[in-house]
Amino acid sequence: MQRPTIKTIAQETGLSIATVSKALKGSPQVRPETRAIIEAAAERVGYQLNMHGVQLRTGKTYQVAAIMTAPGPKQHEWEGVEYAQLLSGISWALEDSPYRVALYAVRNFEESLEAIRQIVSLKKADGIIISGTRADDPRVEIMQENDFPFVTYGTTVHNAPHAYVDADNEQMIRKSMTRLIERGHRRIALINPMQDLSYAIVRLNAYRLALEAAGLPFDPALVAHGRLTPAFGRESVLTMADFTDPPTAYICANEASALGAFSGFHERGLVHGRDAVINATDDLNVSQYFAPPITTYFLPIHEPSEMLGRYILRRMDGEPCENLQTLIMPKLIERCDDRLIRQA
Amino acid sequence: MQRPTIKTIAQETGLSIATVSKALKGSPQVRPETRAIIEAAAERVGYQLNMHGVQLRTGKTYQVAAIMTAPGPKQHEWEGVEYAQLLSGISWALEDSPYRVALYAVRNFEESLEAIRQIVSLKKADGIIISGTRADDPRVEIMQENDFPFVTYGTTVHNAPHAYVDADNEQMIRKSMTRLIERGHRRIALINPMQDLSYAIVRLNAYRLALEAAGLPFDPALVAHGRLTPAFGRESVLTMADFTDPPTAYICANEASALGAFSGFHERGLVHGRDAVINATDDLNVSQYFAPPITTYFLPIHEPSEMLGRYILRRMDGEPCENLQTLIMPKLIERCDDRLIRQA
DNA sequence: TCACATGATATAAACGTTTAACTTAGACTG
DNA sequence: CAGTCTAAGTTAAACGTTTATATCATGTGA
Repeated sequence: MQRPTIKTIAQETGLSIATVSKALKGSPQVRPETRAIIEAAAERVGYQLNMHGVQLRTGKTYQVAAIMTAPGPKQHEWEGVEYAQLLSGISWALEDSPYRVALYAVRNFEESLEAIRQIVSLKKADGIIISGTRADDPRVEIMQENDFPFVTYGTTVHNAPHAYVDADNEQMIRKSMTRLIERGHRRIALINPMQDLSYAIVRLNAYRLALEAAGLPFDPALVAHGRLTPAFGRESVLTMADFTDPPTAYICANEASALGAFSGFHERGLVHGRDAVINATDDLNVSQYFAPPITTYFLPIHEPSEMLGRYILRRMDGEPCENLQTLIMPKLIERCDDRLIRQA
Repeated sequence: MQRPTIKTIAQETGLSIATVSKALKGSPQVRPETRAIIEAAAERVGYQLNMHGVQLRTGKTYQVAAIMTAPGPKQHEWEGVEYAQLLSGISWALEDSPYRVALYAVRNFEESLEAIRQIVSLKKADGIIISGTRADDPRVEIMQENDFPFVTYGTTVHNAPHAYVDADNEQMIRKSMTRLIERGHRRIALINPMQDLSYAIVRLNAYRLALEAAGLPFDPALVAHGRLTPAFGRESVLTMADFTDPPTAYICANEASALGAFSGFHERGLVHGRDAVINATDDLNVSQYFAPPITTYFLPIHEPSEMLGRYILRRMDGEPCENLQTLIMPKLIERCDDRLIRQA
């Protein structure tokens, strides 16, 4: 038996396929009684809309492209782990819609730019979700120029307004800094993401302002920018711990780098809480299992993820992007006192 | 300007659309010179195949469904991190093909079963990739009954032969056990995945055989089955460390549970290398940053991932599944001696 | 009673491709 | 030279929808 189409239903009911089509999508042009008949027939024959027909006719793809910039195959470092959660959140948010998530895994920024060009010009999707936004992001520009619906995970600095979801990095760093300074820290290291990423800039600014507000000097040597892998966290600690005036606190941008920082502590024989402390933002619930557990800002990642999904739906529906901008403030989890207990 | 179609090229060259179509897909029915003309015209007008037309006509979707069983939104545990790498590997393998990855995030086994039923019956994809196989997996059965191409990440025990990629769990456990027993361990704990997963069974069997071969007794209390989260690793250690005759070695199925085991050590005041040691399989390069780094079997996850992608392509191409079965043997990385240094 | 509006349905074309079936000119065969 | 074959095209239909336009009762107003 062939899969039933609207034609099947038309024959079944003696109506035309046009009427069937209209009835099934709830057009007011068809009488309620007729609709009931059609719906009954559809149910009876087990009709399911064939998307290929719709896609060809309407030009809509019913696909949301999720661009995932993942480390290259030779790159064995533990990175991009949050993507699994991000993707599933998006997928769930689209669950009750006709849209599906089409995954575009790319190796680097240039490839993501190229992927977006393709998707936009060949209309391979109806909407796009990207992450890892830059201060001035050409991908955002392309999509805006083409009026293509999109949502970013992460803000931009220089681009025109657009839909986004992000953690409130400014507030996180400000509060982290205040808290550490209150606890007596004067030399605080900032383990920051890649320099060109938008949130690296936001965080650095917040860091400098916090220092200024406390009357502390800014030492560029205490700021490290890099890919947020454990290797990077480790290297940063190994370097900074050798300074004549080493930091007594490290604010790591994620748990991967925090784990690496611990590894650096271990290597140098530093004891957490005695020689220095580690804090982290963007906690995904790994750091509570560190030994010792550290103070973090916890981001329940399913929240921004599902929001990305809901926002892209609304954006594709034509909602202005001003309504689709959210900064989520992660929750402070104090697992450590973070005051140094120095031996006399 | 409208996007060019084969019709555009037909007008441009004065040939019929049938000839254009055949030429572009390399049919031998068209003369090389004609093909050249058509290809030149296609190039000139910037022609790109419209998949919607192809899909409607041929019934092929050019989608590979990747089923990702991810933890629920309320489930904050660190789990399923390997999916990001798995998905990008698959995506890369499909890069030069017309196929794309369609993501189906589901919350549990039942949902994955339902998703597969849908995909198979409504032909929402041309191939499926699943993971987390069970010993007797109904999803595999459904796909086999319907002659639907698929590849599994993980083997099955009771199902008919099918295409799969997996780590060689049997060998990993056997060698791990031999190595630990050689180093004097007599009470070895097995931190195993969920009981119904195929590889849990493979591992348990290998574990028992290794004990038997060494003339050691099997103690069911030293085997824990559960979702491979840090919480599970931690709980397992907390429980087993309180035994009157506690284990001196833990073999954790992944790094998440190994991290949790460390957390348990910290809680109970156990010192790694003195009181007990932790080993892990399925290393994703996190454990080298543990303090101390532990001995693992390292699985460069991009290998099986890309293999999954290549295999599904070949399977959809009709290749018999017997050619598409691979067990990958991860590489032992000895970061620790793992002999206990007990104080006298 | 006629002209006309209205509501409900039907007709037909279109989206871009593939492919079965047909045409035609020339080469080959006996 | 008639008949047959072949190579290289063409024609036309089909995939399953949506939607602009046409049709046609029926009801309305003068």
